[in-house]
Amino acid sequence: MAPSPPSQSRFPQADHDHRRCVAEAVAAAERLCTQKGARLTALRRRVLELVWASHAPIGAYDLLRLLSQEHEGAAPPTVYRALDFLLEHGLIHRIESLNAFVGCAEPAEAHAGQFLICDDCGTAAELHDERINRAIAKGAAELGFAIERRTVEVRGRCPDCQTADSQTPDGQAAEKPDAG
Amino acid sequence: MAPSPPSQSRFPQADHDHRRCVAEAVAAAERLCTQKGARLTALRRRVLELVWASHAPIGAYDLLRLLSQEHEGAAPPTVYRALDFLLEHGLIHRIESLNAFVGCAEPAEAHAGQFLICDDCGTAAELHDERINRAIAKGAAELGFAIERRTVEVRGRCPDCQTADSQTPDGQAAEKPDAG
DNA sequence: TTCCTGATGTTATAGTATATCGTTTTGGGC
DNA sequence: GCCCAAAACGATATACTATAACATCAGGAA
Repeated sequence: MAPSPPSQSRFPQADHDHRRCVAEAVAAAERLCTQKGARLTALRRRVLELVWASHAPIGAYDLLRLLSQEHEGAAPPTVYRALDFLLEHGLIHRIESLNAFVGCAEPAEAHAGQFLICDDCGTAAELHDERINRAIAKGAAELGFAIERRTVEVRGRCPDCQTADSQTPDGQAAEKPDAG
Repeated sequence: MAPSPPSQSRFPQADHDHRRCVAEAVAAAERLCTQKGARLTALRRRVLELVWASHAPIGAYDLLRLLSQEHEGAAPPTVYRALDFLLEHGLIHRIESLNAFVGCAEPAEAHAGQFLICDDCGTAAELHDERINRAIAKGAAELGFAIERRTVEVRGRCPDCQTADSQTPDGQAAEKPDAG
């Protein structure tokens, strides 16, 4: 697709149309679930929207707080069940090092997520880098290890936050303009 | 193997001398702390021993239960403080996907841990594979991301457990003889 | 209708981690 | 040895993350 994909395969530009970005992610999820006969209920769709509401991974209890504002009686199982469904169908990823969840940029393809996570602004960029997978595969093969799942989470600073920092002589982390 | 190193750079053999393995890890920790002027107190040393008592990552509260048997009044902060010290000095690693801790095979070198974790027997093998680091570095560089820390945790089955499985036609996970 | 299944509601509890503050220990300078 | 400051530890409380267990509801198939 020519008009930039609704993707986290790179760090999102501060000025991107995030409403559209979320809408496209949800639409893609709808299509996938229809294809697979999976039931993307109103609750599950809403949780997916909330996860996508930012490009930073969000915790289950933060989601619960948001959900509670519009959904009386929401409890931990409410959100964890929805998250389980979304994980199972590859619509979101779990970031182990943050106990948090983030929308999957390319749910159509089965894949292990690889993430670059900015410690300043919290934004996560999802990679699908075959070089990393191959390197891991080689290392595992040399020990005779049979791979089932990979977790690759790289912490550091995204380009915008590096720029912001270099522009503030005191080295303060300048808040990145709304990444969502 | 010849005089095998006190290392987890591969999966430990079931018949290795684990008492010696732990003793060497603790001795190495003593040397390092002396060098750096860090205080490896009795409590911290004991927690390190308990972490090393198995080659499988162990949770903080499991450590607490063990510690409580010999250390009256041990509480969560007791073990978390010791773990923080050990992490800070590179004597152990945290496995994010398990909320658990494992002894570091080569504490002398600063490094990010890369782990192969067997879902059957729980044993973790630590790698230091520069191919993986390079692949990650390339992927990050292409997005202009500045790396601070890497988390690489690969789940699957270790060689022993693959063998054990192929020997039990019902596919049951045959218990691997004490990996500790 | 009746039954079955999957989704959700509801309450309780398990598991992981940290905040806070008081006390003790340690190491260094005098 | 004495004193001090910093580090370590004790003790209590609490926050944060996740799941167990069972009740209820909605929708489709026989």
